[in-house]
Amino acid sequence: MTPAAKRATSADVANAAGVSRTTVSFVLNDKPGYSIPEETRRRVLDAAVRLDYRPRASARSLAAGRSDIVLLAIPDLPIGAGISRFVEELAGALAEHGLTMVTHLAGARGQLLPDVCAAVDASVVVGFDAFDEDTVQALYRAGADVVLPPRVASSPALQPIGRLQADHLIGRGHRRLGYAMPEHSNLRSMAEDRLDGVVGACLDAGLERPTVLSTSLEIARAAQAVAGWTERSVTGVCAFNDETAIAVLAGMRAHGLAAPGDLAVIGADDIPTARLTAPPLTTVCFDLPEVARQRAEEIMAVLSGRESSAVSTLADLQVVQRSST
Amino acid sequence: MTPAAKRATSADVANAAGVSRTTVSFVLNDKPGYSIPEETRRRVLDAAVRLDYRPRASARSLAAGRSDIVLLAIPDLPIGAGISRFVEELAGALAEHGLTMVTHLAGARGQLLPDVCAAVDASVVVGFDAFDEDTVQALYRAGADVVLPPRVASSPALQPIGRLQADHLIGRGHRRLGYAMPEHSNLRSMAEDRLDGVVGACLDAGLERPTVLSTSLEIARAAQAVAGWTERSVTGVCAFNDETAIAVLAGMRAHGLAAPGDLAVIGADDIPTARLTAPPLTTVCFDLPEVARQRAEEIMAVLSGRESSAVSTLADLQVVQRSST
DNA sequence: GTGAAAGCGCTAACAC
DNA sequence: GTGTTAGCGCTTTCAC
Repeated sequence: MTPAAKRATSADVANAAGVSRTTVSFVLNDKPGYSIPEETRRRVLDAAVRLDYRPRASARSLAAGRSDIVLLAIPDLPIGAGISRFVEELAGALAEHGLTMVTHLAGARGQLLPDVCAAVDASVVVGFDAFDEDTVQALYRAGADVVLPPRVASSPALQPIGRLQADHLIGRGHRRLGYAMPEHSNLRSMAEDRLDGVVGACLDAGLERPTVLSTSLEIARAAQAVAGWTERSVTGVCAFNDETAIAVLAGMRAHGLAAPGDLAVIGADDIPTARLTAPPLTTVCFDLPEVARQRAEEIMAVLSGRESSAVSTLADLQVVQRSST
Repeated sequence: MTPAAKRATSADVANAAGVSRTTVSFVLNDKPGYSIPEETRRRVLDAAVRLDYRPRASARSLAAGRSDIVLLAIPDLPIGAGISRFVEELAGALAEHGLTMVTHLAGARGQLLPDVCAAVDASVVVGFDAFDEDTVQALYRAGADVVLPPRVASSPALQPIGRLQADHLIGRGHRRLGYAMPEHSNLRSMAEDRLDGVVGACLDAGLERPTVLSTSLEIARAAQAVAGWTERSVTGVCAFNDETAIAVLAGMRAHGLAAPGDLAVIGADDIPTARLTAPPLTTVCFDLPEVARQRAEEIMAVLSGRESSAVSTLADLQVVQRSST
């Protein structure tokens, strides 16, 4: 492997272009208010390219007082692959604004978020899930300029998913609904948010609250839940997400029940394998990339002082109907 | 939100502890060769804690010439959630060595890896998939000290998975095997590696090479592949991974065939929903966290000059048998 | 319009 | 053992 060749510095560029470092800095940063002659500008740009110059991030942020690093904190959740679309999109959108996003997956063994934040010198920390107040404080002390409170995967933001699931079932004649809650504790708050939407839809339709039962991704466990629902004459269940829905389907199979006749099931997130179940899983999907774009806008808004005006919402939320009835 | 409070600097700690910045630096970095009196040491540590002092990463790496950031580059693959276990574990293992790992997901819209590397001032870049030579060069120019060539998800490293799949099927009497290849082009090289293992096992057992057929995660597409295998009297198929295996199962269902009687299927990776199919999917699993730990050791080895001695291997590779026969 | 000079916070020789 | 002193590479105020 090639050892690192000597890296060009701002001074090298200045020399090569026959100007001072100041000028280089101005040109490369498009410093407003300093109209630099096209001629000089070109020379600098040229030299920079020729020398493959890249400002050293540490020097830059040390001098400027802030970096252009955005740290995305992903909590320790069994999240599906869909999330990666979101991550990529968010990174892309931020990149267009000159920000670099990197991700940190929380894990039992890993460092605490504030430590990571400090280590990478992030000036923005974006959370997926809600940060508790202590964490927020710690992040600010760790050097973050802005910490984005939960929006995407939290609180009211997720309710529309549950509401849409329930409305779909209600619209197809179901009067007693169930809700399949994941057992995994880290998924709890997200699930409760989605559940709130289901509850809201039920109440609005004059129905009882849904029968909430937990399940893991074990057939036996799911079968128990299914038994619970059928006992209470539930005819349709909204599952927290597609994986949970697949577990419910498996639980039904264990009882010799078939969807949607014996019990209708609707998932959420539209994971790739949702279409491979028997019967294919009806689910709710939304435009994650679009959510990411909105999110990026929020970040830019906060960064540039304007208060986060637009609150992001789930874009293109809709039911993907796969099995009849 | 609380605006960033003034952050304590090394000088503040020095004042509070009544020593000089040098001493602070030595104490905090456990500089070897400078036995500092326990007394002084304590004072410094105390002051640091009291002031919630954290060295500013940019200043530190600017002065030291290198950061302690490790950038993990994840290629644009539809990777499952299992990967997150690996990522967390790797981050954890590196953290124990004082390194901070962050992740970058390659994406069409995102920045190029070398740009990200430069932006976060990473001194180590770890790849998942193979980096081509140009990228490696670019990474070095972007400031990386070490770029770790592929090991985990590439080349011979993955063959044992395919071999184990095939051996399992062969051991149960199957004489004509099939291989379910994913259509997704980014998965190609990984799949070919696993396939090599299957081919090897077949040849070693004196069997013909497996019938390789591609499929997507669409039932119709999978059904085609299934037809192809049955036509050629294949009785057992090794799938690239569990998702592909699930697709094969769905394709079989479309033909009214049942596993494992009509066609035995074995997946790989042991994703959570593997146990929820009908019948439950037999698959191959391995200890990803352990692989991550080995990987971390390699990184540390390279960083400390010793040449990467141990080549990581798949740990605890084994078949998880779920359906009979 | 461009350059000189003063730091940003930290590390690491080098003296004391 | 501990403090003094240079920088690391860049931004940015302030003269020219």
